[in-house]
Amino acid sequence: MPFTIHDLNPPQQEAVFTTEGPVLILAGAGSGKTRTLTCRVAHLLEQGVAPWNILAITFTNKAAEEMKSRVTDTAPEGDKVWVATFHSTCLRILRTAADRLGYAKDFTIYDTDDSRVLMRRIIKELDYNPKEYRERDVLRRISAWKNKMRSPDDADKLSSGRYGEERVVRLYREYQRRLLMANAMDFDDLLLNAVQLFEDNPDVLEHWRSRFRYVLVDEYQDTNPAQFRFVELLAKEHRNLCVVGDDDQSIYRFRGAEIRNILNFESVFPEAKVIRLEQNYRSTKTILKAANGVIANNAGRKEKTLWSAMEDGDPVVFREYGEAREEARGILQDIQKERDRFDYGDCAVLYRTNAQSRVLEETFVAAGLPYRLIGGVNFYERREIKDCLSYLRLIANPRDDVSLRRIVNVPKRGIGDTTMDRVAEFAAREDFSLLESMTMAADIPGLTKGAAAKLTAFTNLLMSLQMEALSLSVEALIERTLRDTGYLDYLLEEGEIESEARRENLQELVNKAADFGGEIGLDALSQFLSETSLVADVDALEDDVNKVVLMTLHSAKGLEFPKVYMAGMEQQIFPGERVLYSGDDSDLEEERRLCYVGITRAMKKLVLTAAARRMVNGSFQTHTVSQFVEEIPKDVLKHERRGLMMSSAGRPGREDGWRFGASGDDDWSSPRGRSGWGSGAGTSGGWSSGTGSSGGRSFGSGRSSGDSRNSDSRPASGKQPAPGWTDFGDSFGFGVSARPGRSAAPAPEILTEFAPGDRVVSRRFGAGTVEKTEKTSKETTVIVLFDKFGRKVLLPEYAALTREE
DNA sequence: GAACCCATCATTTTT
DNA sequence: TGATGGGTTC
Repeated sequence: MPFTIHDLNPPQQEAVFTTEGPVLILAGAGSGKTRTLTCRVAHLLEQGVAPWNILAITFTNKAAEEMKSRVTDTAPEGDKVWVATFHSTCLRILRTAADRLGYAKDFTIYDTDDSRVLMRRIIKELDYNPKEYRERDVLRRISAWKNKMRSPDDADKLSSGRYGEERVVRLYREYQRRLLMANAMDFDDLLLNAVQLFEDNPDVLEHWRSRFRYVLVDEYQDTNPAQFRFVELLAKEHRNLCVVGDDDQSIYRFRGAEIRNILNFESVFPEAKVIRLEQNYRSTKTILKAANGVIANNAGRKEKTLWSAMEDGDPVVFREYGEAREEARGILQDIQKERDRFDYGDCAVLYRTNAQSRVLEETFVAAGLPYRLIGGVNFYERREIKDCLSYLRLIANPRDDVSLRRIVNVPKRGIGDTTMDRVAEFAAREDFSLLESMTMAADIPGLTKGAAAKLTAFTNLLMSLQMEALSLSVEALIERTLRDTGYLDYLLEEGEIESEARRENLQELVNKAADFGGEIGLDALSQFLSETSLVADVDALEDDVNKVVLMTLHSAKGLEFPKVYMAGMEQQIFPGERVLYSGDDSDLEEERRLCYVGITRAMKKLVLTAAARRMVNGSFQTHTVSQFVEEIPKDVLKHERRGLMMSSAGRPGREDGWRFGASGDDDWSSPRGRSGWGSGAGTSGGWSSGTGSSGGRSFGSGRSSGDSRNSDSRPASGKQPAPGWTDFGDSFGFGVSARPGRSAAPAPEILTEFAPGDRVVSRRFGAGTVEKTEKTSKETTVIVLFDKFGRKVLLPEYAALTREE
């Protein structure tokens, strides 16, 4: 036996042996999914299925590589199985028959950046207001349409009649037209066009259908309608379709994934066998209990109960900090403290947004803690790499206008915007590509002789490179290009350090081309370009380095770590602000699934952290504790350092929510941090535990003890007191501590300081609840959700808010 | 045509 | 806070 079936539990075995007909495997987190899939493929091969009859589709290159190597290790001929991402599968199919769709075989793939550039041009040329039609938003709409397989015509027909929709459809149409003209496809097009190819060409479909007699799809919960259609087309007849997924781990709805694909699988394939993998081999019982407690709050799930035979293990820890910097320091110290139990490489710090990594990084750098940051700028997104690839792309596909525009004046050749606008006009009128037009520089109206000469020099340069490309390996071509275009010299003009780094990156690109295997000519070039455009991160996670990993919750999917920190567990951070205010429950549910994914990454120990204040988009915000923390069963949660933040459950109407410091003080630049809540020492003691009631929020009855501790640590910052409010206000920290209630007259006080959850009354809008305060260097705003008037952003100086009676 | 300055604006991400 | 893009100035 090439694999040991005895290592599999009964449902896993069933998943392996049910080779014929549709199968839906609901694989909970850590349930041995990859192993099961690998065995399944190995079993198919053992049954005599030819390797080329098997197609296994994944979402990421990483997953594809992992599966490929495991299949190769497990089964003879495993290396001949087609294991690839959706996109590269489609690409390979399209390359064989792109001409049927009006494309040349050497079409270019536009990444998101290229798409943005193209869209910006279109918006400009159609003379739409770029403020109103931002390319990002437009492209998002277009992508959503494409994910649902809606052509511009469909979009037009189904148009909601919403303001501006017509124009977005127009942009969509123009965008597609230009892509076709440039012989380019964007990422969505790869799928869409593959589906189209199948639907319009029965012979092509038949060919691939009979080739892929067994189809597997991993991470099925992340498929969008186009992907589903693609798979359906391939499998409709033989019905040997096995999909694996977990609806609870669907976190990509925002980019078109449809959980419905997994929830409705059985209605599309009624005879489908459903297999549940519910035993978790990864996490302690305690961690699973926390995860299950959170996810239980979502409605409409495929019911399944993840269980673990592991020990109970440590409780889940939750720690609050006053400020994000302290949170980072706290995590750092905790890592160091438990170093004997969890080495650096055992730890991961997960957060909701990339921006949160900054504070962590700074803290870790200062302390010399080894860490690795995942995410951020992709190798292929770096400027010099994109520049170089643009030259290559233009060589392979002279119609690629976006690439041409990018490098036509890099390095400087005196071909500026004005000149190119003339060229573009001419090109549009005569229906030529930009490069074609440039070869006819003399015929382009409005160009000076000098400008025309520069264009000709450029086209000559390109033509000579094209000639050379025929007889050079990709590696050699890159070197020649960088030299002949003057790009290397151009880099030298920049700063030394910058230039050095960029040259190293380019060298890296050359190395990659060398790995690609010295083949000569345009086909090799075109293949190299395809591959590079479908590969995301070169710095794939190496296991052998002993460093703490920093990454977003999203990128943690599919990974596991002995010890996991989830930082920024704050309302409005996670769940994020937009989600909280979108009014759509399913948004919150997706966020909750993300939380579930995060929790289930942890094997032995899970630590959640939050900060009362943090800098968000350049201004300080105050936050309450994430509701997800409240959703974790209390008996598995150890709440350390409590008392800094208001519980998100302690919403208005409840008397138990207040802890001081729900908002910050107004002088963040002062070197505080050791005083007050900063060290934790002053605050961890003295507070009643958990949901108790001391510390009281009863207004007018005096400040809580926490107030004085906070406010006296720091002088006033000179902010203007609110009208009629000269005595107080300023000497208090702002926030809960600043409710200057006690000694004031019984007349309604005009508030200057607010904390999330405060109930307030405005003369104009009536009663409402404070959502948050936001502070920039210039002003403080308070965001209030009024009961009758909805959300308003107010300036406290003018709003004259009073406390609700 | 290119160097600056100011205003604006911010999830999540793979391909 | 920071990146980015457009507009202004030389």
